[in-house]
Amino acid sequence: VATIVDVARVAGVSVQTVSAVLNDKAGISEATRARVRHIIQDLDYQPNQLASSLRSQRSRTVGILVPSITNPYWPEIVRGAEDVAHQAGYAVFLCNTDGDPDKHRAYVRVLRRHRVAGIFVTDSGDLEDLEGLLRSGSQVAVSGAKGAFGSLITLGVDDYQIGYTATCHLLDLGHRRIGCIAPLDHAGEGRRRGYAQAMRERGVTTVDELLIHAQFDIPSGQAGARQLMRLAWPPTAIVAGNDLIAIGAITTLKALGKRVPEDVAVVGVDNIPLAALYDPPITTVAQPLYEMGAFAMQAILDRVLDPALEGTHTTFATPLIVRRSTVATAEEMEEPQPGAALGTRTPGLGNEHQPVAHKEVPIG
Amino acid sequence: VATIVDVARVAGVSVQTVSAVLNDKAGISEATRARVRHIIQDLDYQPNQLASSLRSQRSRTVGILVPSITNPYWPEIVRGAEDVAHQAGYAVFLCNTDGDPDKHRAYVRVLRRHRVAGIFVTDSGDLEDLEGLLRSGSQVAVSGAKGAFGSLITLGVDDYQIGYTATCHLLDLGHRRIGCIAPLDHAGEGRRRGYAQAMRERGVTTVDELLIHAQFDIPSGQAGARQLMRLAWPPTAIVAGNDLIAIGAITTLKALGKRVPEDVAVVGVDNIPLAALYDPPITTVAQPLYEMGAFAMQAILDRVLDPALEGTHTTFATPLIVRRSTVATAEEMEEPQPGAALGTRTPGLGNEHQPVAHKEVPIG
DNA sequence: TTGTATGCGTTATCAC
DNA sequence: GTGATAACGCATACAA
Repeated sequence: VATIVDVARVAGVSVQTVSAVLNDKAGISEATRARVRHIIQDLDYQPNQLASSLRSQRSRTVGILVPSITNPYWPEIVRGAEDVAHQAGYAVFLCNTDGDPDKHRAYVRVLRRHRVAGIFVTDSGDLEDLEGLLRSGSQVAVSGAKGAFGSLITLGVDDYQIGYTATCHLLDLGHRRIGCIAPLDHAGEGRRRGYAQAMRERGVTTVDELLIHAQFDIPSGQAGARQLMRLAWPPTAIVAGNDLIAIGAITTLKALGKRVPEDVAVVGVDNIPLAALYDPPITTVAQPLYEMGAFAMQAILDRVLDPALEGTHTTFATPLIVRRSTVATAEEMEEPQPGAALGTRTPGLGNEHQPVAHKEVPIG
Repeated sequence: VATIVDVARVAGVSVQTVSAVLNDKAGISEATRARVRHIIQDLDYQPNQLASSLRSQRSRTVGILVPSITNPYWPEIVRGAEDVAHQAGYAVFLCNTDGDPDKHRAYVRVLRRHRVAGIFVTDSGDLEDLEGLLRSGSQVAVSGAKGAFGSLITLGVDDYQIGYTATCHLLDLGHRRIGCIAPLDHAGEGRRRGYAQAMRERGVTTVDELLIHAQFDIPSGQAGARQLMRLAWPPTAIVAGNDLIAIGAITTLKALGKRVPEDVAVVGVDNIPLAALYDPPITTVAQPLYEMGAFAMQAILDRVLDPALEGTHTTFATPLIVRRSTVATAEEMEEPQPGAALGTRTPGLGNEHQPVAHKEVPIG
């Protein structure tokens, strides 16, 4: 493998000259510049990023921590973040923690060793692990963080609004007896509060037996729906904590012989890919997942590139897109469907790039 | 940020001693070892992987190239590869190429600069790009490669067998007029050959109008199904090139008022997550996606760690799991469903870890 | 405009 | 067992 010294020797110049050419710095004659470039091509030389990073103290890498990339909620977000990082010349380390604090810690350690410029944590774990990262000079963005401290970037999803929106939708449809399946964690709690508030505003009394505790996964949705349908007076509609819960609930409802949404309506949250193509299409309070990832990474890189932002506390407020999926008619199907070209940004799935409210708040 | 020198100074020993402790090398008294470890904890010292890699010429990083992580085919594979890499102490760079040769090239360049120990390419692009990687000392595993050369690791999916299996399933159900929607690329061609062979063996004549060219995506499935249903004599069953095509075909069939599978049966390929929970559940020829990723990465790391394997040509033959999804009955739903806990390895989705046929072929 | 020297934080090769 | 020293490949300050 060729080094910068080899290039310099073959080109008959000094390493400084080669380095200047590589980094597009001024002060090199066009002739030498061209000659050096040619030699570089010739030797198939690729600068050693490790050496470069070590010397310049900039690693040009970032990390992303997700519970698991196999959960369909994350790929869109990761893709958004990766696109932005790549654009800026940063390579992305992907880490799957399974929500396990130990794995979380292990990955944070690895990323610190690699001296990542920043890290996007979607799996907040212990916030104290992140303090080490911040001290070591990395920028950190957290989604769904319970607290905020230091110069942390937080990605805020308005869980309350989500629950409120979903519930209002069902109330608007005339439902009065509405169940809610959601976790007890921070996100689930917010959604549940929104649900309760919407019910209260419309003068509908909420009953404890209609509130099911769950995980953000399919089995929880199945178990939850089952439990609700066993009630003496079962609900005619269900607010699911997310799309996976909705999918689980729907499969169970159908297995129990209920028609969806005629007998029981279900509304989910997130709008993960394929949700719109499910049968029946899952009505869902959509979030701009791609954009969330993109903006988190952008915030990280902004701070990496502009140290002036250091010490400010950044929060993103993600807008909600209320998306009511419908079965496409034969006519509409002449056109590519929403969510069709999975893997590319498709207008209509709500994942095309769009501006997001962005607040910079100086730390008091 | 503390360095090894700081640790050595505080501990009152030399850097060599600290290094030895870090790398668990012999020749250090237990007392010093303990003291050094304590200081490391105390200073919150993390070795600089960049410096370590530069000096030792081992980067402890690998790269994975996928068209897009948002395509539900890839997350399982990536997860498998990442698990294996992490286990071995390697961090994973994730790259989304969108199948664009330029992006592909750009990413390969970036990974070379980072001196990755290996790279898993699922998006073969130009094989010549990979030669540079091989020359620069990286191990390369390719899935779905058209050719094989040098000491390349190839991940073989038996496309012919897939098409054959899918078609036989439909023939067994009594169908005779069977359409096929598949791409013209390498994978699609193989599946199509399997389809043709199965038809031939059963004495069913294949008609050109039943063969639809497509992409491996949902819109293609929609367009393809549409085209098939417009025929004077439409098929009663469809072999879809993959699950996305199957999903597209099913949505269109339903929009056209056809019942699935009563009027038209559809069989897909791959068994991506959620496919089994679709309505109707998508009957699919399943591949062990997680294992494919895991074995590719294992092969890469095997070669990195054991140079003796260098110069051998490795091929994986992935076994097929014929999976006929059915609607779960109420009784079965007491148990977590197949594919339920997305994001964890769940027995029943066919993604639990299992041995895979593994051939080592010395290069002639 | 170009060349030279020094250091980034580690590991490896020597002596002690 | 332990300590000094060179080298990994590059970037930067400074001299020419």
